[in-house]
Amino acid sequence: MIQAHAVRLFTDRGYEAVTVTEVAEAAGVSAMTVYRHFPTKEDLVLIDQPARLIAERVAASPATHPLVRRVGGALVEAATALTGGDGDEAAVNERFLLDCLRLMVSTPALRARHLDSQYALQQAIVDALGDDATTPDAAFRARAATSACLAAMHTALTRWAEEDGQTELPELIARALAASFGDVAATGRSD
Amino acid sequence: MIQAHAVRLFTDRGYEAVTVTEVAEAAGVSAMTVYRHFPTKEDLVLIDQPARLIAERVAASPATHPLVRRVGGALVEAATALTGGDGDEAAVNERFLLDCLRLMVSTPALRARHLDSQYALQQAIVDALGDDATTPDAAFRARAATSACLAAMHTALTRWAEEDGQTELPELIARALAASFGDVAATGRSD
DNA sequence: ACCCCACTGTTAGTGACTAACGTATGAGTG
DNA sequence: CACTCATACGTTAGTCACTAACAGTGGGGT
Repeated sequence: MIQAHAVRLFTDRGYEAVTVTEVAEAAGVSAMTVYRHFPTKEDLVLIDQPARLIAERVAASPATHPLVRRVGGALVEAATALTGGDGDEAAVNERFLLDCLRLMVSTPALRARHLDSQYALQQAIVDALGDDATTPDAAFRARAATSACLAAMHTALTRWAEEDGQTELPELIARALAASFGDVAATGRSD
Repeated sequence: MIQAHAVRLFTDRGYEAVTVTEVAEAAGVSAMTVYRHFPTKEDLVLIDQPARLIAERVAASPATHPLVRRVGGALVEAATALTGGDGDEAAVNERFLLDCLRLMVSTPALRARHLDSQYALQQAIVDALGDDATTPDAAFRARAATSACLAAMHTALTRWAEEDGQTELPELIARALAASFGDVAATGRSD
């Protein structure tokens, strides 16, 4: 609820032009209460990426496939699972997600934080790759491939927000991956 | 000079544990003077990426090559041109650059800002790609490929700082690109 | 009726950052 | 040498994000 008021105010008047106190007043609570639920002002907009979900799909992918295909496929599958919500409340959630994304893309501070949160996601994915990260050299390759996949996904997220969710998100991610790695990594299903 | 004092203090006691006032005192100036030369505390550590240099090499790359090869090649060439400094002062610069990088990797706030500055670099590179970004769809593919290349380079920079500059930076970047895109994009020279 | 506990509010304080204003140093010109 | 002007530096006061310590309030179980 606090978050909804915050995103609305930020969208209307700009992120930096709105103080936390104003968000608190709009939500009918004290500023301290806001900080108790959201550690920083930025967390009012940031969306927690489903690291668990993605990591599981990475771990479940066949280890024989190239790295970018394992990670890219997991990203497409996770996006499919998330945006594939049915009808009613899912649409509201998607509107809210798009609002947050637009703020993240247009506000430097939020953009920076979001990119850094992808850095944490990268760690989780590299761990999920497991056997491919034993030697320092293999870990380096795993990190490189993973960060490249996440960068492509970020581009897809940006485009998704720009065109207001017209194209399905999994398709955009697949196209971003294809543009970066060729068609080899774009095939999400791998069974 | 202010920057040198700042990086030394940050490395010794941690970025957040050092106030801007302390940096100013160590440098023998006022806090206001620090802010006049560095807009934010983070700018004391951030290194300006040579966007001009990279963009020129991207623009000069043959348009027939795949996107990731054009961008990746330009990144390797730019790194070669930069770290290829000769002997005396270049070594000091490289030590300083490594200190800054270590701080950037280990401090969340700096890491976030650095990732966002790569976002600006991405814009410059996409513009330099020129003809490949006329239609919205081509621009999307260009952004995806560019961001993936930059993410791979960031992984190489991180590794470079971790192993204290043992391996040559251009080679690390080439290996990160190869791990992501296959050997097609790793060939830096293209003449 | 009692206590416990999670949630909330108040106050005071730190630190990054800005704005407005006054001061000195150093180069160029008469 | 005096004058001037630009550039850099310092001081003060203020805003805002964020933290710590302490106090109040409401409902749930015994």
